[in-house]
Amino acid sequence: MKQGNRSRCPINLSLEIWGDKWTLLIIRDMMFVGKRTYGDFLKSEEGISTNILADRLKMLTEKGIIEQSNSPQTRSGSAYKLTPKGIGLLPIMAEIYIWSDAHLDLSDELRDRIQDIKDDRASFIAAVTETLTKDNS
Amino acid sequence: MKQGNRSRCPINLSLEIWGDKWTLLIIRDMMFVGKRTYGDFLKSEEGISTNILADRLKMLTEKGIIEQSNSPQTRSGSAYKLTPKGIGLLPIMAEIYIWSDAHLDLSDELRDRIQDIKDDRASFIAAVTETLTKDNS
DNA sequence: CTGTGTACTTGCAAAACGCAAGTTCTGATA
DNA sequence: TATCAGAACTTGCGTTTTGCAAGTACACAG
Repeated sequence: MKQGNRSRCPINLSLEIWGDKWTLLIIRDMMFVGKRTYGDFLKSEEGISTNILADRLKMLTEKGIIEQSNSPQTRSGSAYKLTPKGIGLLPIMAEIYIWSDAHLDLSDELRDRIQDIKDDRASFIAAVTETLTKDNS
Repeated sequence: MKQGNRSRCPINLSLEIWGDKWTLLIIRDMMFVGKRTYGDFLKSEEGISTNILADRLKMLTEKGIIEQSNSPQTRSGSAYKLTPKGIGLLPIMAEIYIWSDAHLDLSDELRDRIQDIKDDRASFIAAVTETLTKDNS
């Protein structure tokens, strides 16, 4: 009753969750920019529109990638946080950075920061994971 | 004159290339299933439609991810292959497999195969890279 | 010179997206 | 306690992208 999948391939199943132009940007903002609220995401550089954002937040919640953090009886100031499943996307993100560094035209400043990831990917992942895990408000 | 990007963020720039539901499936087929021709891709389990496939092959060629392999004066049997930029996506693919293994509901058979990747990711990447690099027809 | 296979193109309906404008709470202020 | 601003969505609607079916173009086999 819950099988709307095009196939059971892991790549496909993953793409059915975050294979679009916006979802990973929301996750990026949560991971690296510390954004947590609807309004935060709306202010992102790429300019996501309101209905798409609401749709993705709902979908990501249903898929268990994010959750509402502070048991929101109130709607105002409701904040989201990544679940372990969401935090688990960090290695993928790191590899995207590394690939971009090698094959896309990035600024020197960005290259410097990605160099740190390349130098010690494991501790980069550990460090970010910790900051994401500890603030469980 | 060539700046249609929503931002210069590496994640965003990457998503503008392969951030959709089909592109990474084509790349998956080239990497792991040995598919090379239009007809091959069309037969994939997920059932990509002809116009989308043609569009993506063209886009991936323009972006330098794939190229026509055997200098096709002829159109019949024209085959595609991954460029180094395309092969470079392998670590991302590997991480997607690993994330799927941890957080999605996969078959035991798939888990076994992903275990090999987890056990020695570097040599998995090296092995696949070699098979992709050597057949330069 | 006629079929057959491969590689696309085209047309059209359906879904997703992008933008602007509402709506609904909630907490602060008068 | 009435009002008002802010945050978090929802709704409508025109545009773009997808999905599906059908058609076209070109090489090669016989």
